[in-house]
Amino acid sequence: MASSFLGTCLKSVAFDRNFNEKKQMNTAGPQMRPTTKDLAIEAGVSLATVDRVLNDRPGVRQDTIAKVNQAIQKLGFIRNVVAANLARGKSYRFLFLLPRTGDAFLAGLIARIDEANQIFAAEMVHADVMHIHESDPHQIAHALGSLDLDQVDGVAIMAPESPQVRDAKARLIEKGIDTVSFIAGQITSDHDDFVGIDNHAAGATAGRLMGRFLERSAGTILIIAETMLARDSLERRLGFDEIINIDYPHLTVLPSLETYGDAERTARIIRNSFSSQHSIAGVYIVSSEARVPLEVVTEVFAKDKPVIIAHERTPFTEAALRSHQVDALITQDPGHLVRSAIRILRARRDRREILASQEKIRIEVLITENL
Amino acid sequence: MASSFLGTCLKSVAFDRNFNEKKQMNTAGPQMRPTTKDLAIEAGVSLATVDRVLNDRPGVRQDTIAKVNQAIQKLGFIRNVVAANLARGKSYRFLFLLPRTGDAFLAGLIARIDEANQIFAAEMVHADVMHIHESDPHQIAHALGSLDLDQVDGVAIMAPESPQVRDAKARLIEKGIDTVSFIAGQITSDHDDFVGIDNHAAGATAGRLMGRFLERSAGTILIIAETMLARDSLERRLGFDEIINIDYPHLTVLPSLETYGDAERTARIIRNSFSSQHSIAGVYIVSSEARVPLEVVTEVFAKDKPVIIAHERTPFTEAALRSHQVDALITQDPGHLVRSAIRILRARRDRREILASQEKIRIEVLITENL
DNA sequence: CTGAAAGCGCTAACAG
DNA sequence: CTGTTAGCGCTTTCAG
Repeated sequence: MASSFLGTCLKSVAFDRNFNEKKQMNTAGPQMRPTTKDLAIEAGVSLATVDRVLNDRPGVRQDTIAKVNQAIQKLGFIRNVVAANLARGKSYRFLFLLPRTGDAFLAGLIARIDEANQIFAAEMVHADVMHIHESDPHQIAHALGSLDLDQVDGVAIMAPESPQVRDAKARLIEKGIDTVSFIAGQITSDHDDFVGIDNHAAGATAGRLMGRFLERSAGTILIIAETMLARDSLERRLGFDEIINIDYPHLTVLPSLETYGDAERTARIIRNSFSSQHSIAGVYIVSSEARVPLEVVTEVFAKDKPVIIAHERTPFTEAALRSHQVDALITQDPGHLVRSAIRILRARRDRREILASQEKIRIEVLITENL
Repeated sequence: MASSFLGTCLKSVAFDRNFNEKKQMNTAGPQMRPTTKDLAIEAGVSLATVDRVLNDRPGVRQDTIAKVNQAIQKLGFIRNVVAANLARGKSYRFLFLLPRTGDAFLAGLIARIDEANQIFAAEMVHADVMHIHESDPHQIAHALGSLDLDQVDGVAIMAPESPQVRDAKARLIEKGIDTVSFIAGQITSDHDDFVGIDNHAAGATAGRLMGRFLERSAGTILIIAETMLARDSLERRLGFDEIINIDYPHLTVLPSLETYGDAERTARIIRNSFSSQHSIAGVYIVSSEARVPLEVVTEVFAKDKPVIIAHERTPFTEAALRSHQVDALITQDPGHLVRSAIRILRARRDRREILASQEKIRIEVLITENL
């Protein structure tokens, strides 16, 4: 497939090009793609009809449709999406619904959204951010409910699952506003995609690294999460446990410590664990905000540091990795997340298929050397 | 920055929009970007002049230029690149110059190029592949020399460094054909970018993982490369050695075994090493083609398998990882490589800046769990 | 040095 | 059901 204009061109001398065999239409020239005009001529219909068939709009006879499709086939017509969008004057207004926290990971996400706005500006795409209280499903549902098709074309929603949000999404889709579940949450219908990593696999990845880094040292592993109510944390823990329990029986995973995002509480519960547990060999920080837990852990375990694995790359975790306070980071690329959400939303709007391989978000493993 | 059309809109009721304060031009409407027409009116000149200024074409008086620039400033004009390209009828013809081997990594690369052609077709980008003998600098230089601006707009070159290629690149740039160094090779000028990973860091990453996986087991490490003449392999080895020598003194890195891509030779030299070396604890396969070395290694070390680290994801290495024959894979995403090269080439052609953060190729660590 | 007008490939009224 | 026509935002002759 990848060998048209040069594949042959180079074998014959570089300078001769005898393309214009079919100089009938399209002013010929090398690799000129056929246009709607060519289709119209070939099919013996008008531009308008071609357009109708192309966008399967109603009001065309079956056999006319067939004629046009044949022409498409025959000429190998490829639509010029860009010209179409120009003519439509179409622009894409997307909205990211994100939790309202001071989270460094979230800050990074927002920075990437700004960046994406730069990149996609040329393609008439604009993305906005709206903050929500992630713990208040009613508020989220209300925010979603207030959206209207003449404001937004699509929404990327980062919120935990809840019946309210689920319903609100369904209503958005009815209104014609596309949705994707962003990083958190679940797919609610086949009009809804998930952009993010498989958290079970992410936990398993952390588990495997922990196991391998502690190949010969028996002991217990501390699990620190903001809350275990979040589905993501739960799945990560499940994945983690699975690996440790099966392949590293000399290690014992302790019950999860929940910080509730409270610094003092975090310090207290970790200290407690430290004094009651004799041999903590590893610490797995499940949540995306690793800073406070990390600070407490490195303070408490001044000597005989356990293996520490955390999630997400932030200025803080990055520094911790560089200084070897953290042993590994499991991350997902925020830039990729944002662009992927935008591309998916745009493809939906255009009723196009997406290229799955480009949208798959990788579970990345970061160590000091590949930062 | 990320809070324009909704940030305020939502605080006042969702449905009211009192945008049309300036209903003079542009038929107003929400978030309508000013066009060249608006600029022309504002600056009191014609469209043609606006265009001349926008593309800094010659033949415009200084003060006229100033007037237009003021208008741009005042209206916050953003160029519609897409419309410009449509009017220009511009398309982008790129060429990937790749080695001629049966390499699985390379096959993947080519598949990604085909994929990229799908993605970028809408944006009038087409990429082709041309194969070269990577060991013959003259042939490469000749191939490059035969290219002409009316065939190609840019070339991504995957070839080892050599004076010939270096010169050929310089001549391409003189002709107006852009180049990027792809995966291998070096940047030859500031008209040339490198798309690929830092191989020293990649080697260091392999080294760190090897060290951590062998924390308590002393022994030697086998290094297998296709050839040590390739700069990439050399750099990887250097990075690898650095980590092992400094942080894991109980491990000894053996001299590199060179396979020259020959299966029989590979089998022979690995067997030799195996019988002369008593305690091989790890194997690091440096080159991108891991298949044959892997097969031989897994056969030779039937029992007491060493830790094995290899490069690149191919159907074969992926299967080896799943079956735990390989312990970790250091990879770079071929899809990302290809798209990045294309984006860079296109940005050059458009005289645009690229967004560095999107083009940075990650050194990925793959284990069974995050495949 | 500057402007008028035609057109890129496609869409969208509005007539038939 | 189908065709005509006037654009979308920008570029590009060709005259002035």
